[in-house]
Amino acid sequence: MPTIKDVALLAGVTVTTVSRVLNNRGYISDQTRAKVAEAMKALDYVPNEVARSLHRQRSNIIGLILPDVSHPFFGELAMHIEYYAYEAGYKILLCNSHLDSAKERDYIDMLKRHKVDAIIMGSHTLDVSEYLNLSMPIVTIDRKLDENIPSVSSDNRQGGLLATRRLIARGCKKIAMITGNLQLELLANQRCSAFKSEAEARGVSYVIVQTKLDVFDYSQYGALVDKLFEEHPDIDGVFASDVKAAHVVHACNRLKKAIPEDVKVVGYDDTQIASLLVPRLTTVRQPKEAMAKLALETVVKQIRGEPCTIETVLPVELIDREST
Amino acid sequence: MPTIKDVALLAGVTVTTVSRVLNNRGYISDQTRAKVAEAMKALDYVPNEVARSLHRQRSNIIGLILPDVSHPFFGELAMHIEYYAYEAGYKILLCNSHLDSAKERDYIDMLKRHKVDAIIMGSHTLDVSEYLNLSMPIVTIDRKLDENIPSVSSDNRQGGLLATRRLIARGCKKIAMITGNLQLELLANQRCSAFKSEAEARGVSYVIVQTKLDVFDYSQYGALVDKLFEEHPDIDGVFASDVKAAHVVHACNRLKKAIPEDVKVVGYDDTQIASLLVPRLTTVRQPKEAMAKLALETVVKQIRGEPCTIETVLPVELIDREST
DNA sequence: TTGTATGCGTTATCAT
DNA sequence: ATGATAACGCATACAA
Repeated sequence: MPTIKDVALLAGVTVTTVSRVLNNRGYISDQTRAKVAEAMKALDYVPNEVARSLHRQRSNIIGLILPDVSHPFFGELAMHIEYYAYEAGYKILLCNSHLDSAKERDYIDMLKRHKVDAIIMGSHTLDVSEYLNLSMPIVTIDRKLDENIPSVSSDNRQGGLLATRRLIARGCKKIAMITGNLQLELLANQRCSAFKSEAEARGVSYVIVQTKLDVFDYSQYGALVDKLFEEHPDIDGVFASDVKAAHVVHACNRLKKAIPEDVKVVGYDDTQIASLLVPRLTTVRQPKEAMAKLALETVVKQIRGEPCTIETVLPVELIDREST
Repeated sequence: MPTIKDVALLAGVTVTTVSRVLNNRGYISDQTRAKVAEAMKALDYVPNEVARSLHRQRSNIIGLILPDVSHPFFGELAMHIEYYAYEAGYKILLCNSHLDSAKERDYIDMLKRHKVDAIIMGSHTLDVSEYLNLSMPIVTIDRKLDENIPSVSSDNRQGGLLATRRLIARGCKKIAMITGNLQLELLANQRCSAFKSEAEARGVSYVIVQTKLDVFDYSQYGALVDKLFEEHPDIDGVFASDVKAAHVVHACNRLKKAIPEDVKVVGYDDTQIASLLVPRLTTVRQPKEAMAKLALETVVKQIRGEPCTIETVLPVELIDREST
């Protein structure tokens, strides 16, 4: 691979001059510029970003830690984050934590060694102190770890409220919510408390079931839903995030419960799957693209030393479809 | 951030010694080793991988170019690739080409500048020559660009055959296939030719429709399927990859066609969505995890200068569910 | 307008 | 068993 030296040699100038035309800095005669450009082309020269990173003390790489890109919500989020990163001149180093704390710690360590310019966290399984010691630009998505760590999320409370109200408005008498494990202390827990308080306020009986901790697989969902309907056959409304809601739809089909006649279902996220199910899922839309954009802006501002919003909460919207 | 120098200073040794204990190379007394370890801990030292990369001339980073991680198939693939990369000590730089050739070229260029050790290509929109000039370990997934570029794929021909036979075996008289654009020259095209030749061999009438070129969005699918059924209301069997098949299921629902009674549907990929649809989708399973593992092995062997298989074709399996 | 010299953090070669 | 020094490829302060 040709280096800046080879280019300099061929163009009959020094590396300094080559570097100048490369970065378009300082004065250079058009003639030299042309000579250098020619040499670069002739050698098929590409600047070495590793060397640049070492010198500049920044890599233009952002680490993205997620539970799992193959989950529809995180996949869509990752896609948008990568898009805006690319626009801003950053690259994305992808890490799937699978909610495994050892792996997450390992990844954070790896990202530090690689001198990434910032970390976007869509997963957290460690103690808050470990994130505070990072001394690196960071933003969390859908979780608030600490007053000093910027976060971006959708309005989970409002989302929970919208969903619950919709179920009740449609005449549900006994509603259930299936939620991720509440110990994970996600902002998503606010959906749950909104669900609970709204149900109580309206005098509607309710059930809340949590998925297992430390696990991020879909195999458990089916059994979970079956068990729910077995123990509470009179449930006529369910609120759960899209993938889980899909399992509910599926279980209802197995149990010969018609949707929305017998059971009404409201999802959360508005992932692709919500509009592909039959019936299509009424769901609370998280503004994934906007969240991605803002998460990126938040870390980029930090990288540049500019002040950034410490907490960004985006509005959600109830998308009306056929499952209610 | 403390460097190896700071550690050396604190431990009262030279950087050479620190480097030695860091890499566990050469002779070092237990005493010095302990002193150095202590200093590293005290300073919370982390080695700078950028500097290491520059020296070693390798980054331990692999570039992954995909059309879009938010597509279920590529999302699952990415998840597995990242998993095996992590196991082998590599990190993944994520690139979504969105089937945009300018962007893809840009990404390849970027990956070269960043000195990634290899590229895994799940997308290709450029001329073969551009990939040949890469002079870098590479593997393609689901496409065969050239005799000299290693590829990993599932047995698309066999998959197409299995799907078509299943439709015919279930009594379909007029079958349709919805395929990605054939101009993209994917190995997936083999599904299509298998479909065609099998239908012809069995004397079953058939229709083939392609999605648009240059586009990788799902919005077109709905209209495409509607048009298909409008022009051919007598179609009683459809073969298409999972996401498209989901749109077929959805359209059938709108058109009051029962599945599998009126129309039978066979998918391809066996993504998560296949088992979440109602009815669950009969589909041809691509061994995504094995493909990921082998793709990674293929580039790692190249990185190590070992010989690697130039073409890997993995068997597929028809997963029997309720849509046929 | 262009060149010289130094440093970014690490490893490797050669001494001692 | 440990140290001095050059080199990886690039960018910048300072000279000329």
